[in-house]
Amino acid sequence: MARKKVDLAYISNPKKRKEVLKKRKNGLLKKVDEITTLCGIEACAIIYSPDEPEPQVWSSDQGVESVIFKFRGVSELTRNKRMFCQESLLRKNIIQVQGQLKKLRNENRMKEINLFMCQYFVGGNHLDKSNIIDLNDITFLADKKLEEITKKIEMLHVQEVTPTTENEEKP
Amino acid sequence: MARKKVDLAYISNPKKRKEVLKKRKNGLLKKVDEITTLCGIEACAIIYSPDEPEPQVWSSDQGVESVIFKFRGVSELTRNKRMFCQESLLRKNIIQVQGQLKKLRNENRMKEINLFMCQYFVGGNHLDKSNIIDLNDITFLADKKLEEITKKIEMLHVQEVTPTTENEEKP
DNA sequence: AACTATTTATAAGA
DNA sequence: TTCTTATAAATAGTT
Repeated sequence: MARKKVDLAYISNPKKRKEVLKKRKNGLLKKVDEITTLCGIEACAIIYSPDEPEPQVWSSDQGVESVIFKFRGVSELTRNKRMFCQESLLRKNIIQVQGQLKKLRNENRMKEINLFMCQYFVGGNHLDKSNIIDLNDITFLADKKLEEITKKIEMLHVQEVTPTTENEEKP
Repeated sequence: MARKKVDLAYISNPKKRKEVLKKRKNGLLKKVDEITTLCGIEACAIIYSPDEPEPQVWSSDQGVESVIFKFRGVSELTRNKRMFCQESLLRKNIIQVQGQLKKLRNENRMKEINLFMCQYFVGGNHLDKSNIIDLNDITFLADKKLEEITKKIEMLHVQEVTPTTENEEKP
């Protein structure tokens, strides 16, 4: 959750995945510890790491822990299919909306830069230091604008070389 | 963990404690959800709230859950509760993201209008008919700008009428 | 493993 | 209660 917004999906790179697991496991256990201390409740977290032979447990209740170890092999086969369907639907929805969000953020950024440049020209070409626009972004936009201008010039040039005489009426 | 460094001790105020539990429980379950998704592992968290008759569980593994519930003498019907828990988390997520989306759309709109006005001044004050900006929006922004300007004038006026003589040293 | 730039979580306050 | 905001804490990518 830093340097980049976390992409909430399975991390395919094994090394990275392991790293993230290690970090987040620590964070999670710390949070469990905190909630039990602050609120005076019983809580526990169980994490089945692929590399560890046994699940890692943090629990304020020793009893729960031992029970989990004893019955680890037991699995409940019954699934509520309707629930599952609904869940996957919801997940899909989230992904979609987050996609929109990402796109919109980008658009927003571009508008911001555009506005910044515009204000630069209006305001007598002085850069406001308080503005947090990234110069790389400006360069990107400037390049794009330049491209547009070049294209327009080319088009005008072509029109000049081959004027549309076929549309003129003969006197 | 904000506005003040958290004091890692039992919160004696019951109202506050309950509030913190509610907030942190949500955070914890979210973290469990994230770690299972990101790392493709099984994990679970169990919280025994004092007010709830049954422990609240989030688990990616039905097996673990059923073991715990059996041990605690809780009926199998609670399974639905877990599902509900997970589902409501997802729903909450969607609502949140859609809220962000709405806010961003609005910001985006404002930037667009701002940019439009800016370009209007740069481009020799002629309105480009191809632009699809709603005139009502422009009016709205213009009004807001005018308000700002009026305020600034007022402030300047006040400063002029009552100069800060109290800070001047007597000769 | 230690470091930071950022994101996320959350304690207060409205 | 929910929303906002300022700040603390977690953590993704880097070294």
